[in-house]
Amino acid sequence: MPFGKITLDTMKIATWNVNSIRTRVGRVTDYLQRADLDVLAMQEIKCKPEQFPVEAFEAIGYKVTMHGLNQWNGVAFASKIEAEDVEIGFTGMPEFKDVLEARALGATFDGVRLWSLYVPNGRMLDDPHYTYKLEWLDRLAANTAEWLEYDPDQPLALMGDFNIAPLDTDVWNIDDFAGSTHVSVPERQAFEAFEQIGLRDPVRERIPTGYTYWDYQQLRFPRNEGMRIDFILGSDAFAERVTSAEIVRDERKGEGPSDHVPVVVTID
DNA sequence: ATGTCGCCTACGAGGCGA
Repeated sequence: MPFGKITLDTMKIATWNVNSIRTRVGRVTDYLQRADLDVLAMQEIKCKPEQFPVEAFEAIGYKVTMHGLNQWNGVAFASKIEAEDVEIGFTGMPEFKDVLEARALGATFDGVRLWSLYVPNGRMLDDPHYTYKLEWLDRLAANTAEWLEYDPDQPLALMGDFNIAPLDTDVWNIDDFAGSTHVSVPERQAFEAFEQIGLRDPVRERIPTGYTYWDYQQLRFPRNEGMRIDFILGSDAFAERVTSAEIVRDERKGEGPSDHVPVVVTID
Protein backbone atom coordinates (compact mmCIF):
# COMPACT_ATOMS: atom_id res chain seq x y z
CA MET A 1 0.00 0.00 0.00
CA PRO A 2 2.56 2.61 -1.04
CA PHE A 3 -0.10 5.21 -1.83
CA GLY A 4 -2.93 4.73 0.63
CA LYS A 5 -5.65 7.37 0.38
CA ILE A 6 -5.28 10.12 2.91
CA THR A 7 -8.07 10.11 5.48
CA LEU A 8 -8.50 13.13 7.70
CA ASP A 9 -9.91 13.07 11.21
CA THR A 10 -11.58 16.39 10.65
CA MET A 11 -11.84 18.60 7.61
CA LYS A 12 -11.99 22.40 7.73
CA ILE A 13 -13.63 23.71 4.59
CA ALA A 14 -14.34 27.25 3.43
CA THR A 15 -15.75 29.19 0.50
CA TRP A 16 -14.52 32.64 -0.45
CA ASN A 17 -15.17 34.96 -3.37
CA VAL A 18 -11.64 36.37 -3.58
CA ASN A 19 -12.29 38.99 -6.30
CA SER A 20 -9.06 38.40 -8.25
CA ILE A 21 -6.55 35.85 -6.99
CA ARG A 22 -3.65 37.80 -8.49
CA THR A 23 -4.50 40.87 -6.43
CA ARG A 24 -5.40 38.85 -3.33
CA VAL A 25 -2.82 36.03 -3.29
CA GLY A 26 -1.09 37.32 -0.16
CA ARG A 27 -4.27 37.68 1.85
CA VAL A 28 -5.62 34.34 0.69
CA THR A 29 -2.48 32.33 1.46
CA ASP A 30 -2.13 34.14 4.79
CA TYR A 31 -5.65 33.17 5.72
CA LEU A 32 -5.24 29.58 4.50
CA GLN A 33 -2.28 29.14 6.82
CA ARG A 34 -3.77 31.03 9.75
CA ALA A 35 -7.04 29.10 9.59
CA ASP A 36 -5.26 25.87 8.70
CA LEU A 37 -7.95 25.04 6.12
CA ASP A 38 -8.01 21.66 4.44
CA VAL A 39 -10.00 22.87 1.43
CA LEU A 40 -10.83 26.35 0.18
CA ALA A 41 -13.33 26.88 -2.63
CA MET A 42 -12.65 30.17 -4.40
CA GLN A 43 -14.76 32.24 -6.77
CA GLU A 44 -13.93 35.17 -9.05
CA ILE A 45 -10.30 34.22 -9.47
CA LYS A 46 -10.49 36.43 -12.59
CA CYS A 47 -7.68 34.79 -14.53
CA LYS A 48 -6.61 32.09 -16.93
CA PRO A 49 -4.81 29.00 -15.56
CA GLU A 50 -1.36 30.24 -16.59
CA GLN A 51 -1.97 33.48 -14.68
CA PHE A 52 -2.94 31.83 -11.38
CA PRO A 53 -0.20 32.21 -8.73
CA VAL A 54 0.04 28.46 -8.10
CA GLU A 55 3.58 28.67 -6.68
CA ALA A 56 2.47 30.74 -3.69
CA PHE A 57 -0.01 28.02 -2.76
CA GLU A 58 2.38 25.14 -3.36
CA ALA A 59 4.99 26.89 -1.21
CA ILE A 60 2.68 26.55 1.79
CA GLY A 61 1.59 23.00 1.03
CA TYR A 62 -1.58 23.43 -1.03
CA LYS A 63 -2.55 22.01 -4.39
CA VAL A 64 -4.63 24.12 -6.76
CA THR A 65 -7.45 22.90 -8.98
CA MET A 66 -8.98 25.59 -11.15
CA HIS A 67 -11.21 26.58 -14.00
CA GLY A 68 -10.63 30.02 -15.51
CA LEU A 69 -11.18 31.20 -19.07
CA ASN A 70 -10.45 34.95 -19.02
CA GLN A 71 -10.60 38.00 -16.74
CA TRP A 72 -14.17 37.24 -15.72
CA ASN A 73 -15.53 34.77 -13.18
CA GLY A 74 -13.28 31.74 -12.59
CA VAL A 75 -13.54 29.13 -9.81
CA ALA A 76 -10.92 27.05 -8.00
CA PHE A 77 -9.98 24.91 -5.03
CA ALA A 78 -6.88 25.06 -2.87
CA SER A 79 -6.46 21.89 -0.84
CA LYS A 80 -3.96 20.04 1.30
CA ILE A 81 -5.15 16.78 -0.18
CA GLU A 82 -5.63 15.71 -3.76
CA ALA A 83 -8.75 16.67 -5.70
CA GLU A 84 -10.41 13.65 -7.30
CA ASP A 85 -13.09 13.32 -9.98
CA VAL A 86 -12.74 16.94 -11.07
CA GLU A 87 -15.65 18.22 -13.16
CA ILE A 88 -15.82 21.52 -15.02
CA GLY A 89 -19.38 22.79 -15.15
CA PHE A 90 -22.49 20.62 -14.85
CA THR A 91 -24.76 18.92 -17.32
CA GLY A 92 -26.89 21.37 -19.26
CA MET A 93 -25.27 24.45 -17.72
CA PRO A 94 -26.67 27.40 -19.67
CA GLU A 95 -24.53 29.68 -21.81
CA PHE A 96 -24.61 33.47 -21.74
CA LYS A 97 -24.23 35.04 -25.18
CA ASP A 98 -23.06 31.69 -26.59
CA VAL A 99 -20.34 31.31 -23.96
CA LEU A 100 -20.10 28.64 -21.26
CA GLU A 101 -18.66 30.71 -18.44
CA ALA A 102 -16.24 29.55 -15.72
CA ARG A 103 -18.70 29.38 -12.84
CA ALA A 104 -18.75 25.79 -11.58
CA LEU A 105 -16.04 23.36 -10.53
CA GLY A 106 -16.64 20.07 -8.75
CA ALA A 107 -14.11 17.86 -6.96
CA THR A 108 -13.99 15.17 -4.30
CA PHE A 109 -11.73 15.51 -1.27
CA ASP A 110 -11.36 12.50 1.00
CA GLY A 111 -14.77 11.26 -0.13
CA VAL A 112 -16.50 14.63 0.29
CA ARG A 113 -17.98 16.03 -2.93
CA LEU A 114 -17.65 19.80 -3.17
CA TRP A 115 -18.68 22.38 -5.77
CA SER A 116 -17.19 25.85 -6.05
CA LEU A 117 -19.94 27.99 -7.59
CA TYR A 118 -20.19 31.52 -8.83
CA VAL A 119 -23.86 32.10 -9.59
CA PRO A 120 -24.57 34.75 -12.26
CA ASN A 121 -25.32 38.16 -10.79
CA GLY A 122 -28.48 38.89 -12.75
CA ARG A 123 -27.69 42.61 -13.08
CA MET A 124 -31.29 43.91 -13.37
CA LEU A 125 -34.69 42.25 -13.21
CA ASP A 126 -35.32 43.06 -16.88
CA ASP A 127 -31.84 42.04 -18.06
CA PRO A 128 -31.16 38.82 -20.01
CA HIS A 129 -28.56 38.10 -17.32
CA TYR A 130 -31.40 37.71 -14.81
CA THR A 131 -33.10 35.03 -16.92
CA TYR A 132 -29.72 33.38 -17.32
CA LYS A 133 -29.27 33.40 -13.54
CA LEU A 134 -32.61 31.68 -12.93
CA GLU A 135 -32.01 29.07 -15.62
CA TRP A 136 -28.50 28.43 -14.35
CA LEU A 137 -29.83 27.83 -10.82
CA ASP A 138 -32.62 25.61 -12.14
CA ARG A 139 -30.16 23.42 -14.02
CA LEU A 140 -27.85 23.26 -10.99
CA ALA A 141 -30.75 22.14 -8.80
CA ALA A 142 -31.76 19.45 -11.30
CA ASN A 143 -28.20 18.12 -11.36
CA THR A 144 -27.93 18.26 -7.58
CA ALA A 145 -31.14 16.26 -7.21
CA GLU A 146 -29.64 13.58 -9.46
CA TRP A 147 -26.37 13.52 -7.53
CA LEU A 148 -28.26 13.10 -4.26
CA GLU A 149 -30.42 10.34 -5.70
CA TYR A 150 -27.43 8.53 -7.15
CA ASP A 151 -25.54 8.42 -3.86
CA PRO A 152 -27.48 9.76 -0.86
CA ASP A 153 -24.74 8.69 1.53
CA GLN A 154 -21.94 10.66 -0.09
CA PRO A 155 -21.37 13.94 1.76
CA LEU A 156 -21.97 16.73 -0.77
CA ALA A 157 -21.91 20.51 -0.50
CA LEU A 158 -22.58 23.37 -2.89
CA MET A 159 -20.31 26.23 -1.87
CA GLY A 160 -20.03 29.70 -3.24
CA ASP A 161 -21.40 33.09 -4.10
CA PHE A 162 -25.09 32.50 -4.80
CA ASN A 163 -25.83 36.18 -5.43
CA ILE A 164 -29.11 35.73 -3.56
CA ALA A 165 -30.10 37.10 -0.15
CA PRO A 166 -32.68 34.52 0.96
CA LEU A 167 -34.08 36.47 3.93
CA ASP A 168 -35.01 40.10 4.42
CA THR A 169 -32.51 40.17 7.28
CA ASP A 170 -29.77 39.19 4.83
CA VAL A 171 -29.61 42.80 3.59
CA TRP A 172 -29.18 45.93 5.66
CA ASN A 173 -32.48 47.53 4.62
CA ILE A 174 -34.92 45.51 2.58
CA ASP A 175 -36.81 48.68 1.57
CA ASP A 176 -33.74 49.84 -0.35
CA PHE A 177 -33.89 46.64 -2.45
CA ALA A 178 -37.34 47.10 -3.95
CA GLY A 179 -37.08 46.19 -7.62
CA SER A 180 -33.50 44.89 -7.24
CA THR A 181 -31.96 41.55 -7.99
CA HIS A 182 -30.75 39.24 -5.18
CA VAL A 183 -34.01 39.54 -3.19
CA SER A 184 -36.71 38.93 -5.82
CA VAL A 185 -39.28 36.18 -5.32
CA PRO A 186 -38.05 34.04 -8.25
CA GLU A 187 -34.45 34.20 -6.99
CA ARG A 188 -35.51 33.25 -3.48
CA GLN A 189 -37.63 30.42 -4.86
CA ALA A 190 -34.59 29.22 -6.82
CA PHE A 191 -32.61 29.21 -3.58
CA GLU A 192 -35.36 27.41 -1.65
CA ALA A 193 -35.40 24.73 -4.34
CA PHE A 194 -32.06 23.49 -3.02
CA GLU A 195 -33.60 23.03 0.42
CA GLN A 196 -36.59 21.27 -1.11
CA ILE A 197 -34.36 18.64 -2.70
CA GLY A 198 -32.70 17.98 0.64
CA LEU A 199 -29.82 20.42 1.13
CA ARG A 200 -29.37 22.28 4.40
CA ASP A 201 -27.46 25.37 5.46
CA PRO A 202 -25.29 24.25 8.38
CA VAL A 203 -23.89 27.77 8.73
CA ARG A 204 -27.31 29.39 9.12
CA GLU A 205 -28.24 26.71 11.66
CA ARG A 206 -25.41 27.96 13.85
CA ILE A 207 -25.16 31.62 12.81
CA PRO A 208 -28.66 32.97 12.02
CA THR A 209 -27.64 36.50 11.10
CA GLY A 210 -24.60 38.25 9.66
CA TYR A 211 -23.34 39.32 6.28
CA THR A 212 -20.73 37.80 3.97
CA TYR A 213 -20.34 40.70 1.51
CA TRP A 214 -20.05 44.47 1.74
CA ASP A 215 -19.80 46.59 -1.41
CA TYR A 216 -16.62 48.65 -1.76
CA GLN A 217 -18.74 51.71 -2.49
CA GLN A 218 -20.42 54.14 -0.12
CA LEU A 219 -18.66 53.05 3.06
CA ARG A 220 -20.78 49.92 3.19
CA PHE A 221 -18.41 48.06 5.50
CA PRO A 222 -17.86 50.80 8.10
CA ARG A 223 -21.64 51.26 8.17
CA ASN A 224 -22.15 47.48 8.28
CA GLU A 225 -24.42 47.68 5.26
CA GLY A 226 -23.80 44.22 3.85
CA MET A 227 -25.50 41.21 2.35
CA ARG A 228 -25.48 37.50 3.12
CA ILE A 229 -25.05 35.90 -0.30
CA ASP A 230 -22.28 33.31 0.19
CA PHE A 231 -23.39 29.87 1.33
CA ILE A 232 -22.43 26.31 2.04
CA LEU A 233 -25.42 24.07 1.30
CA GLY A 234 -24.87 20.48 2.39
CA SER A 235 -26.60 17.16 1.97
CA ASP A 236 -27.75 15.46 5.18
CA ALA A 237 -24.67 13.25 4.99
CA PHE A 238 -22.56 16.42 4.94
CA ALA A 239 -24.56 18.56 7.35
CA GLU A 240 -24.72 15.84 10.00
CA ARG A 241 -20.93 15.87 10.16
CA VAL A 242 -20.60 19.62 10.66
CA THR A 243 -19.29 20.47 14.10
CA SER A 244 -18.78 24.22 13.78
CA ALA A 245 -19.23 27.18 11.45
CA GLU A 246 -17.77 30.65 11.07
CA ILE A 247 -18.21 33.78 8.95
CA VAL A 248 -14.83 35.50 9.01
CA ARG A 249 -15.89 39.15 9.15
CA ASP A 250 -12.36 40.26 10.06
CA GLU A 251 -11.20 39.36 6.53
CA ARG A 252 -13.10 42.43 5.23
CA LYS A 253 -10.74 44.64 7.30
CA GLY A 254 -7.24 45.91 6.62
CA GLU A 255 -5.33 46.48 3.40
CA GLY A 256 -6.72 45.26 0.11
CA PRO A 257 -9.59 43.03 1.24
CA SER A 258 -11.99 41.20 -1.04
CA ASP A 259 -15.53 42.54 -0.85
CA HIS A 260 -16.55 39.04 0.37
CA VAL A 261 -15.33 37.12 3.44
CA PRO A 262 -14.73 33.40 4.00
CA VAL A 263 -17.57 31.17 5.17
CA VAL A 264 -16.22 28.14 7.01
CA VAL A 265 -17.37 24.79 8.35
CA THR A 266 -15.55 21.99 10.12
CA ILE A 267 -16.75 18.43 9.63
CA ASP A 268 -15.69 15.33 11.52
C1' DA B 1 -19.26 62.81 -3.93
C1' DT B 2 -21.59 57.41 -8.16
C1' DG B 3 -17.19 58.31 -0.69
C1' DT B 4 -14.91 51.49 -5.06
C1' DC B 5 -12.29 48.04 -7.06
C1' DG B 6 -10.19 45.08 -10.75
C1' DC B 7 -9.91 43.64 -15.35
C1' DC B 8 -8.97 44.87 -20.27
C1' DT B 9 -6.55 47.57 -24.17
C1' DA B 10 -2.63 49.93 -24.94
C1' DC B 11 0.35 53.90 -22.73
C1' DG B 12 -3.77 57.37 -21.17
C1' DA B 13 -8.15 56.93 -20.04
C1' DG B 14 -12.28 54.83 -20.89
C1' DG B 15 -15.23 50.66 -20.89
C1' DC B 16 -17.10 46.73 -18.53
C1' DG B 17 -18.58 44.08 -14.60
C1' DA B 18 -19.75 43.77 -9.85
